[in-house]
Amino acid sequence: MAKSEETSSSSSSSSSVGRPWESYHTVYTNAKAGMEGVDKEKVQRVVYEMSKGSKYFQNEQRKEAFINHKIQNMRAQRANLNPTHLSHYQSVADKRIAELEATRDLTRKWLHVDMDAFYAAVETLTNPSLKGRPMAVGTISMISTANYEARKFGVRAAMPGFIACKLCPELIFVPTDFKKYTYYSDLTRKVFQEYDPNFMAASLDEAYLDITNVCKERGITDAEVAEELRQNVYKATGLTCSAGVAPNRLLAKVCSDINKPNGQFLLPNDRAAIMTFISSLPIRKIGGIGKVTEQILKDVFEIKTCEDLLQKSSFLCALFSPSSAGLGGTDAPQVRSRKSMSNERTFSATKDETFFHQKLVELSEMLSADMEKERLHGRTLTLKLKTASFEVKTRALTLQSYIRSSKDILKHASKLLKAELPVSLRLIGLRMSHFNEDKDGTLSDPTQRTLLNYIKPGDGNMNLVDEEHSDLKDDSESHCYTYTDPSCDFLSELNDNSEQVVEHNDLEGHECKDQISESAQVGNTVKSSEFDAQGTETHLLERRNQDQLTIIDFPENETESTSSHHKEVLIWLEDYKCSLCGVELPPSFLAERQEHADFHLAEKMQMEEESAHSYRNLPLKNRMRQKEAGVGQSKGKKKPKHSPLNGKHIPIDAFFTKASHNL
DNA sequence: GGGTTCTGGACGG
DNA sequence: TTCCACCGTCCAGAACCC
Repeated sequence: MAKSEETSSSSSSSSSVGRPWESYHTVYTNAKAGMEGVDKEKVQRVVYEMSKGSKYFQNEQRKEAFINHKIQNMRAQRANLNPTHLSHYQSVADKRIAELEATRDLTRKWLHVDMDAFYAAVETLTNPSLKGRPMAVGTISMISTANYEARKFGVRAAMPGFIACKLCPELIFVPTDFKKYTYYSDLTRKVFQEYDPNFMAASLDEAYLDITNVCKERGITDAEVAEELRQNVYKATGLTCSAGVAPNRLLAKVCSDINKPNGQFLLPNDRAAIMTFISSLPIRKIGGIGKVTEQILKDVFEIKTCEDLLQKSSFLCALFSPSSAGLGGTDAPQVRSRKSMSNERTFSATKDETFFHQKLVELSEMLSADMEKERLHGRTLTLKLKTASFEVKTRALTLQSYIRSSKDILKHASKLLKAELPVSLRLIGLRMSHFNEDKDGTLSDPTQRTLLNYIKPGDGNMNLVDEEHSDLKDDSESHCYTYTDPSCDFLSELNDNSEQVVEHNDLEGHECKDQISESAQVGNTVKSSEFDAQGTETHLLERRNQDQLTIIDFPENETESTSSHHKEVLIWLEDYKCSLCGVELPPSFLAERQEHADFHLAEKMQMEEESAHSYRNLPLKNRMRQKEAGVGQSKGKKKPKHSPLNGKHIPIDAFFTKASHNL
């Protein structure tokens, strides 16, 4: 603790020695609507006093030291730039700006609408006794939003409730009720739809509307549209909102914040007016520039406003990855699909592995249910952990096939977690990404191989296995695991039972769950002989047509691989899909089908020849070698990451790229 | 060398 | 006395694979 404070103070100004809170960077003093008159120093002091000494605080100090190191590094790089370098980078920046200018379209009118203290306003609407009293939606741990009465005390979203209590002892807490907020959000969206049927909802309480057409069609100004829309929202919901109108979404969002609450601000579609507007605009107002980036830009380049950003564009080009400077794009929004889905839970820090398992079960079921709702399957599973010291770690696993069932998710999540044990945690989360939407009830196989793949010797074995339900597949994943530690009971249990249910899609595209095989089933368990000691499933289960299950035997272990174990017969399922590996070939591809059958024959012979070797290891030699070399490492796969402090680039262009995404 | 995966981090609501 | 969320997006850099 003393050490971390020392680290922090070494990087802060000497004037903060007697006032240590001044160097404690939080997001809570960032100007937010309704907080203009707040005593920032008092807030900073209270936050510091309430936080210091805690594990959270120590972690913040660690991060702060990291950022300070980064700043020092960049200052050194900046000092090394000579006039020739700068002149070069200036021309690069000028060129980039000219390109953006050329592609800019200032004829559109974007309106950003933002509900005022939305959650708090909805709560007050449904419980008028809260009116005029400082109130926050959230818990003692974390506040989602605060009303304007509470904001006067410095209470704001993302602030822990216990700190908010200190700032405002009369503060009333109201638990979040998303059903209610969704209901009111839907009402507002009905109004938005009247102005732009393709409006873009940014969250429950924010939306972007392209009002160019409605202005033209009705022959009214953008100011009139904004005014009318806000009135209609109020009529429909009883809630107030604020609006901003500008030629692009980034600027519209900045504008909607200017006259909050219950106001609007319009930026003319005129280049000179826009340049004047942004010249004094603090960089922090730009979406994507947060606490850290603001600090870096200020401490390394003395950049505080957008004008500074333009003036120092040569430095930015020199020290950051290719960036753009300007007002951003004016494109119409694209339809964006979901990239990931996650859930996570915080709890009191513990080392209890049974508790971790229970959490994983809950999270797996929640994630599976969420994916089911959106008819998604995913193939990358990420385990998120927050240690007792607030350090966040993620461990990901990309599978060869798409999964959705809670059982599959739990199985893989458990493996990821097991590699981290023992550990003291305060949060566990699961995220699924790399989606394949099964709108028509079918899933494409991301790893489906072409015939050429099969020609490669020794590289086809995995195709013989039902990838979604066999642990053989796991060896072809990016992580390799060995199940040598039976100490973790829940994991052993999982390995024993996780294969009991086969999930698949039926012909109508509905997901079905079948017990593995009635003959193989004893009560609710599968005969243990069907699984080897490592939890490897030795039967391939295939659903044929609607009801018939066919079991195809594979060698139970590497020494028992004899032809007598191979009962498989190649059948073209539904007249196009290979029953052995799933490759799809239409009936007209006679030559290819013959070649494919020959491959399986050759493959079978090869397996027999190689029976003395583990066929599982063949395609994985390199990985396995590496795994062996990394014994004792929890991850055992990658070398420790180099410190990003040494990296040249920082995602500065993220502001611009991100901004244009939001535009 | 290019594509993919993994990891940590910033950011916003 | 203690107590700092949850969910989603995007990015950089390193490692790895082909």
